Amino acid sequence: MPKPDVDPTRSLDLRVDRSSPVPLYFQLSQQLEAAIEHGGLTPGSLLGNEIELAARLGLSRPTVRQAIQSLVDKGLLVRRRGVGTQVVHSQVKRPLELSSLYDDLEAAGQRPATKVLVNTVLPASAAVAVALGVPEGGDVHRVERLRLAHGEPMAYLVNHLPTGLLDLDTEQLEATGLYRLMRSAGITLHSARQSIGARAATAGEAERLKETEGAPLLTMQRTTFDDTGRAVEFGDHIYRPTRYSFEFQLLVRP
Amino acid sequence: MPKPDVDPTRSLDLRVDRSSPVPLYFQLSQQLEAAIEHGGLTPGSLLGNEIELAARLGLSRPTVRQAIQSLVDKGLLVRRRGVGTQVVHSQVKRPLELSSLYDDLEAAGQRPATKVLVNTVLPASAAVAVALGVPEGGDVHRVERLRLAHGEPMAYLVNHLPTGLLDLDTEQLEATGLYRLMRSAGITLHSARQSIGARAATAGEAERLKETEGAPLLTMQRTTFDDTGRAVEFGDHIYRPTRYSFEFQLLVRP
DNA sequence: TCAATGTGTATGTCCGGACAATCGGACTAC
DNA sequence: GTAGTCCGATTGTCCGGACATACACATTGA
Repeated sequence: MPKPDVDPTRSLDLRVDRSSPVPLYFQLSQQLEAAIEHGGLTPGSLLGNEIELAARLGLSRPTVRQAIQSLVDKGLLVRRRGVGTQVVHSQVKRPLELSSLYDDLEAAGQRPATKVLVNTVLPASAAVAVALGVPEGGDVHRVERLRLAHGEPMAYLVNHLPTGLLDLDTEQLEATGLYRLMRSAGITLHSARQSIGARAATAGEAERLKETEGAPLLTMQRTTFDDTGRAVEFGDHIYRPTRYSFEFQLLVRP
Repeated sequence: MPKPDVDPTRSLDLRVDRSSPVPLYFQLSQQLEAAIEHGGLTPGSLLGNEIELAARLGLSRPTVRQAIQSLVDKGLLVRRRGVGTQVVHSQVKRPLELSSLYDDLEAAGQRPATKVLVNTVLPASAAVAVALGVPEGGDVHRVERLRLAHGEPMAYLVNHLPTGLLDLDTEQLEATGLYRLMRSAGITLHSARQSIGARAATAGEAERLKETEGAPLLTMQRTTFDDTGRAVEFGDHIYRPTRYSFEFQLLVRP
């Protein structure tokens, strides 16, 4: 008969620094997350009740709950009333975020390269005007980029942005991703509406992507909004499906 | 000069029923969400501070905060310290959930039809075994379905499931979606890992979907996990891109 | 043997209060 | 006029406590 489970957080050396400006609940959640990541807390193990954990750390129960809740929201923990809080059996890695292709590639160690083909300001077409919520015919930025990895074209990216939000420097666009530029310009991204589909390549697209006409392409259209609800970007992207696919993890909201 | 903004929740007739078993914070969040949905709270408007709102409803501030927080998590509200809580400028509709194709179609009013082509148990191939975390060669369910809308084929769905979780009745599979079956069998879905791509149709696929060989297809592979971390389903789906695309909204987690 | 009942334990909900951090605007000083 | 400073307003964090509720397990009963 196996020894009854002991609280695995007991052997974890959890500590909080009350002089730090970092919120206590955040300190705790980070340590718990690190422990889960590094195997200190094994999948399926029970965390031991909140009251005792709070007492041991010298925290209040609401603070401990806030820490745990943030990890539940991330999908790392599961709470069961009357039972306890358990570590989810791994598999959870990247709970779908608003990823830029650039970051995705970089994270995959691919050292992405970007070639800006067009960077101009022109009157908004009807479709662009609707997507961005600007008057038709008004000025908008248009950026066309070819993204490469290992010298091979991976995607062709067309983006439209309202003017006045940020200045689109071609050099910067080639050095980093569009989202990073927007973030560093003080724009707080909030949400995006995406549509992913597929279609056959036109002759022009085929040439740019080194594909053949009629070859299947992966398409993505996206409108991104900041936290005031303004549309800050409208993208129309095509990807070579042999080189790229959308991978993500998503959580069932309880 | 416009009249200074008054708290728009004042004109909202918010009430909570303390005799109801529904949590107070949930009652409040539902009413606020309904008000946002129906225009009672217009985008961009400030909500008025939490303290006063709590006082007016006879609730404590933590309870009101919990209600507001849940809407912030949904992307409907934005909080700014020192400023207040505002309604996001709409556009937010469906914050990407683990959607079944069946539910998607039904929500779109398409009355989906399902034709079960294969419903059997067979030894797991290597790929299926890895995805489901079961021994290779062990028994697994295999289900192949053709999904139609308006009589036209839309998708070809191949799914593998571990045995012993639920009994897959062909009739039920044709009457509803797989996810609904799993849920009603007491399985609590937790997360899923998805991969969306594109490729050309093979001859066999083309025939089943009324496409031509080489036509672009949208593909999705998905492994779904329950809250104990078990893989409960592995799906390999192909969609006709002229009939279906993946549409979803996603939030930037703060 | 199996179903109904009780019991302990853990999370879920809720309260009332306190202080800190930050934002925006008004005011002041140069 | 411009920059810096102060101040009110609002959310962010944290506390300590209380009771409700649901689950797992043991006990009891048919």
